[in-house]
Amino acid sequence: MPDQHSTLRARRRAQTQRTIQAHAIRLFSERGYDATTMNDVAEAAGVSPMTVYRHFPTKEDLVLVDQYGELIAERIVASSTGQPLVRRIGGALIDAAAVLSGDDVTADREFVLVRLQLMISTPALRARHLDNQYALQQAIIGALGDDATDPDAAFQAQAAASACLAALHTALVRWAADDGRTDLPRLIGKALAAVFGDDIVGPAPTPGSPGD
Amino acid sequence: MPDQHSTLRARRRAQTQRTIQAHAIRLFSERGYDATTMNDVAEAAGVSPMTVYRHFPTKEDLVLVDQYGELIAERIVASSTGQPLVRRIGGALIDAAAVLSGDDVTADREFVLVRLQLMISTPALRARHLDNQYALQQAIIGALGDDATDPDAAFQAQAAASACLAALHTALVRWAADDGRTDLPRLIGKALAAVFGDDIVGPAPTPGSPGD
DNA sequence: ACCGATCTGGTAGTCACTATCAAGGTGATA
DNA sequence: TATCACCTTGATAGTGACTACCAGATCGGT
Repeated sequence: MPDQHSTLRARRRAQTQRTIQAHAIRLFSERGYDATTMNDVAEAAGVSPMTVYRHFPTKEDLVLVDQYGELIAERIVASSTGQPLVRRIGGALIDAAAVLSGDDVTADREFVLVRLQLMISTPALRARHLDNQYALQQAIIGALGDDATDPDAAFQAQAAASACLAALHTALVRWAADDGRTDLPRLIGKALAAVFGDDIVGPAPTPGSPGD
Repeated sequence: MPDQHSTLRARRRAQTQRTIQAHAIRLFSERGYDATTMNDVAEAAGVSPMTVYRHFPTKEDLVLVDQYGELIAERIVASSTGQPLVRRIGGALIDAAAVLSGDDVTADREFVLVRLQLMISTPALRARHLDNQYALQQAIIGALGDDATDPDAAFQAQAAASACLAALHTALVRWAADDGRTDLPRLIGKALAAVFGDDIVGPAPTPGSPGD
């Protein structure tokens, strides 16, 4: 089973998937998440309820699509093992956010923002999102590689990763509250600095920005 | 409406509440959370399904009872405002855990442990628990008091609180994995030290414990 | 043109959860 | 002690998310 058929069937599948999700996000933003039923989404997208469930197993999945998990994991694997854990993880988070903030995907940025705001304001979505972050934490631990042998080092890695993701979440909430006006990578850097101290995150990524 | 009637009616209410929860936790542990229906819980507890919903609005509430939130908030309010944020929050978390680890409630400890293990292993419960921790974070921010005016200080407070709770969660997971054999307050201290450095948590709370 | 695989739709069912209404015991008052 | 208000419980019906199970329709390559 090849991964990217790029055949007509696969393209139509991706298309309906995007259509369903777009209508869902729109309805959720307009009427509210709980006030919108799966049937509403199906009807708006012009498909049957079954098709919605085929593409998105749960209602929450209509909003939560974790597309940055493996990107972050890749960055961590690529980072030099000599650095402290917090710098490796934090750097990967900032880099991944920089990819999102890249000027080529300004159309997506609005979409990500709306979804994030939905996620933060809806309890069910917020809970699932936090659990996804917890899963991401485990992926990060796996990407760090070696430390699995010593239980004490593993514990420290878990603590470091969870704290980094907590900082990320804080930055995301602030970013959403500012309607995405702030620069997300810098916001993540500030959150990391607020947690771990300015010295451990500051000196490396940005060469010259002493003011702020 | 007085808070503690201590009348027969209130006592019976608390009793049935305990009974329902005890049977629920037992069934969840035996058959699994998803494989146990609310009707099963009601039948095991000898009440009608309606009564279960009266006492526990959602199925998740049968496991998740946040009884340490206000305890932590109290400690934070009582802490001296001169200390750094991380020390105030971390100290409150350790103190609250010390209350739990007190030798007078060894019977409860097993109950807390089983619930925690259920919480960690069941996705739905884990998600709700993480969201409860997020709510606790907001309560902590409120308990810190003043910093609401300056948005930058508020952001730093959010970051610090989220990181502290992340460390707490890491400690709780480890504690549950060890079946509660480890000393929880010390475990929280180690997690906080792993995140913020040994100097910021170590010197203050325990006068003499240099080994470990 | 054929056949296998995939995508889609419909039906019926389970389960969490929410009204709404009726009946019982409990608590305080006359 | 008798009465009344209230609280707790129970039963019924309904909504909505989600999951089988089955039947067409369409696309893929041979």
